[in-house]
Amino acid sequence: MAENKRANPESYRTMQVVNHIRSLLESGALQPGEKIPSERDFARSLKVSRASLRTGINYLAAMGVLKVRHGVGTFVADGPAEFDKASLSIMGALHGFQPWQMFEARLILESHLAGLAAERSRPEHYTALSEEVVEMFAAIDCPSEYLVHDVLFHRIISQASGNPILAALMETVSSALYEDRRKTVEHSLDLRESAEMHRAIYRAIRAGKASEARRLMEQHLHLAESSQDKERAAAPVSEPPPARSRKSSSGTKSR
Amino acid sequence: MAENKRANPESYRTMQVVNHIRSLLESGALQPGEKIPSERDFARSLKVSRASLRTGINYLAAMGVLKVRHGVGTFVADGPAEFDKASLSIMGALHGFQPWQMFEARLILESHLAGLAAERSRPEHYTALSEEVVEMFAAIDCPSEYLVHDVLFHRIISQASGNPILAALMETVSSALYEDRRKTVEHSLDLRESAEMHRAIYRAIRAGKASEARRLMEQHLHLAESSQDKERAAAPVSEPPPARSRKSSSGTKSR
DNA sequence: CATACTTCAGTGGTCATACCAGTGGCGAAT
DNA sequence: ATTCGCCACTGGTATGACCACTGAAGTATG
Repeated sequence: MAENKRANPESYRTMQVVNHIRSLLESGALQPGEKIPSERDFARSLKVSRASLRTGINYLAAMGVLKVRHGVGTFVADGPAEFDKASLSIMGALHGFQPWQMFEARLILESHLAGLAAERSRPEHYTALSEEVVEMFAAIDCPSEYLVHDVLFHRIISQASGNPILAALMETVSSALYEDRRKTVEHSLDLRESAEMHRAIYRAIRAGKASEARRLMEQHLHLAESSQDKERAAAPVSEPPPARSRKSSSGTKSR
Repeated sequence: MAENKRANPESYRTMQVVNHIRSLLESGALQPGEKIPSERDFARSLKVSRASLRTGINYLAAMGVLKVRHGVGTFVADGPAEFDKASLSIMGALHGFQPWQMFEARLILESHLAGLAAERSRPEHYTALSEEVVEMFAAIDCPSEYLVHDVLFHRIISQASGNPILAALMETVSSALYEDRRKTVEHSLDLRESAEMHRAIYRAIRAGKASEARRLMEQHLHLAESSQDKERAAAPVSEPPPARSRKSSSGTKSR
């Protein structure tokens, strides 16, 4: 039983703080967006030092449950569920995640997300989705702007899927992938074709064709992967060989 | 650019610590399982206070990159990639994740994991897998022990899938689900049937039949979900109202 | 000699306090 | 009425002392 002892379940004090806040969350005493007491007050009321209180808060902040704003206060996260974006990235540095593995994960998550969206999305989602498609076509000559709407499009699908857990997982993988993408030059791949695919996906979702939406999304991502691979091959900005001094070839940031 | 500022990207000092350790990881200067300098020394060498150093360490520990052992030292995680198990659980308390959403996420992840395992698993995995199946049949009268091997079986599949990212995500969802399960009575559902299904999945994987493995896994999980739902309905041992039906749990558990 | 117990150095955990650093509002100067 | 700046409040960092846990060296005991 409880073979716990895992990573860092927090020592007494920290755990005490985490559990307290957690119970406040579960009992509804603390609502999303709400501000928690100031560290000094809270620490006094919990009978722990401010340092320990902070350890607990940081722990919860690290996993996106709390949001700390210097000079203002600490608040309960309010937006959609979201894990720490950096986690997968840092973890990748440790375990040597390969790009194809991230793509594979994303492919699975996102295709199902699209399928679910086709079954559950509501009018409000259709509107938002179509709007992003329009914006994509409009920004077809501006890669950076196009990317914004691209990301938004996928994010809306996540919401429309009705499963915040899958959406959060996808977001985690996706952002890690995005970070990796920024290292390569702003891809100027065929945006028109990409936009067309997004439109097709949108239509499938709107028509409630789950399997088709899933298939199209898979197709779309496979294409995105191959084109990014191509760029990676053309501009080997990776860091596989030796860990030579940081030759930040940060030049061309375009725009 | 970088409209970041989000959650808790760490303030200067903490970020400094995190980035430093991260670079050590990426450059390979720090290997998994290795011990990092003591807080006092490390803090001095980084020119930051021990408090700040600790904030950074805790941050990394919170996401499973570091493992802190009181009285011993802090080490780089060495096992398979693994996110903080508690995160999804606590997040569920905040965003009100529903059990069916967790099942849905698990279903998608695990079925694909099985499919991938069928394509990539190697002999060593076959052995481990079959062994767990045997153990399951042996523990068919002991739910608690059965569960151990059940979990192990699924975990081996995750490894065999060859995608540590998906495995880690699955583990996160799964453990949250497991925690939820512990609240209900040890399910005494039809273990024999369950064991049979595991064997079938094992065979499909060994035979390299990806789609079949995926299908069987889906079937298995659907069944697991429905039976757990049944228990949940039969024994509302949740914690909202008076948890009655409790066999001689004499007295109030006030504390 | 072998074993069990004690001691102790080292590491992370907690605490208290003082001070640094953003925020935002209240109030005085214009 | 508008603007500017002070200031109280909130989180962030720095110290330094002390507590709690571990593991191994050292000592007493059979």
